[in-house]
Amino acid sequence: MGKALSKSTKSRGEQAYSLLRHEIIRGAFAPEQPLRLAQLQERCGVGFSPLREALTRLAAEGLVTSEAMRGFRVAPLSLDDLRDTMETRTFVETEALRRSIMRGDDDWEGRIVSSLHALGRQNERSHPDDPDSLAALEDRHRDFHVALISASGSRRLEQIIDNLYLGSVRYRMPGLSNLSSNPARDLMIEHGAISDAALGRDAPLAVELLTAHYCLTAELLIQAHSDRLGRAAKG
Amino acid sequence: MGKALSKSTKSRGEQAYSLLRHEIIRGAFAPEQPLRLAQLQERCGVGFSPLREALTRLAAEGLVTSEAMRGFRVAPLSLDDLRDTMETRTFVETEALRRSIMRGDDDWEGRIVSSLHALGRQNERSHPDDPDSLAALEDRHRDFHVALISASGSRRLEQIIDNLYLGSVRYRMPGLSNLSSNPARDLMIEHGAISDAALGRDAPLAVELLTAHYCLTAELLIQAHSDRLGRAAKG
DNA sequence: AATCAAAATATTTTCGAAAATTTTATTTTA
DNA sequence: TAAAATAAAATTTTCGAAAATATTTTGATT
Repeated sequence: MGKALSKSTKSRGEQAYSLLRHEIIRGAFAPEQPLRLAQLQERCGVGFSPLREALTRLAAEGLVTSEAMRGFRVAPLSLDDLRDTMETRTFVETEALRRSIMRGDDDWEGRIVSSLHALGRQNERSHPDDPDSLAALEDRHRDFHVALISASGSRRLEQIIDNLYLGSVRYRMPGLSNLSSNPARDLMIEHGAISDAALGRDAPLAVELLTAHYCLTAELLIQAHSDRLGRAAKG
Repeated sequence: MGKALSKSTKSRGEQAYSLLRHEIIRGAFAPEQPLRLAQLQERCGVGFSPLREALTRLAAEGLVTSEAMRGFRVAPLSLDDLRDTMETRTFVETEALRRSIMRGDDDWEGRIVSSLHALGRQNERSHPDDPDSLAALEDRHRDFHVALISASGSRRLEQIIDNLYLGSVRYRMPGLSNLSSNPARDLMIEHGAISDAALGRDAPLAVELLTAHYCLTAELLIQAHSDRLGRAAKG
């Protein structure tokens, strides 16, 4: 059974897509920076066609922009977009949370408990100086929020939430204010409280806590981002 | 000034994208039908690369599905998806309508009045036997609903609404029950009432009317689609 | 006949050269 | 010198042949 390993063979196009997606999220490219095919070809080790496919897909997802005959660029970041994205996220996720609390079964509760546990463990393990551990923490954080709304019963809401998360994640990656390192904030307590309210089927409380959680995150991100803009303008 | 015409030069890839998008929406292909590159190449008159880009983009938008090494298919239709899409649409659009009623200025009112007028005119002109006129009516209908929520101030909500519309439009195109030909329904009256409530800044009423409008549409579409499924199972 | 392996066919996917277009550099003109 | 015109370079976009992978057909074996 030699070749059994290569079961889930990612095509070259998908490899390029995953790689570029990661790099953009990690802030390896500056916003609005042109993405030249020749450079990316070298970086990704694939030809033009799969590269363009990957970029087309990223453009449809909002991570890059494209202009006919002028190629692709990294999508811009802006305070307006940040605010809009976080507001919309709150609006949609609270609805999905309400529905999940109505409809969630034992499996849903299990997903919440286990993802919260995994988040806690990674939180102990993570160190502000280790980018890999912070990326892992970000993933566990994401998993928890996905689990919370995973019983909404609406594929559409899930897709929308997925895309809004993608729209927001870039704003905290660029080594910006490490959100978890804010002294006035204990993220594990916030998450624990949301989890308790959800498992206790207290929808109004859960929604209120989740809203507060996102509002606080939004404020910190907005603060960090305008600081950044201020520095860029001066320095 | 000879070559001034070719200002907005659509690349071949975009041409293919527009064409396929239209054809899929019009129901020219059956749901889940495989989209073979060779056939499409002939139909669209473009090579592999731009075709694959177009299909990749359509996949990201949800109009087609793609499986690695097995190509692309027309996205499936289902009762569940129809219900989910219409519910989510109502949820998101009513919020965008509320915000527009709060923030709308004279331009917003102008867009509503003029798009409602254009919708009425096209409605007089349209005939159930003329597919082109029905397509035009569908476009005016869409324009009106876009105008209604065009002052929400949220780019994200607009994008979501755009995509949800795309997800729903296929369900009424396939010569299915012509929605406007339902005797118990006067669409122009429904639209007029929504417009009046919005312009009168009566948010609760406008939201209620818009919700009723979409619920009725959803019921008729669900009815038509399950009839269709029933016929397909028997015949 | 049913099952499996192997060859043959069909299809997707990738590559890199060629064509089309934009951008930059250079020259010309007023 | 500034603006316009032209040439050169850089870049995107497209094409079609070649490679990789899936599917069907054929033939051998039990």
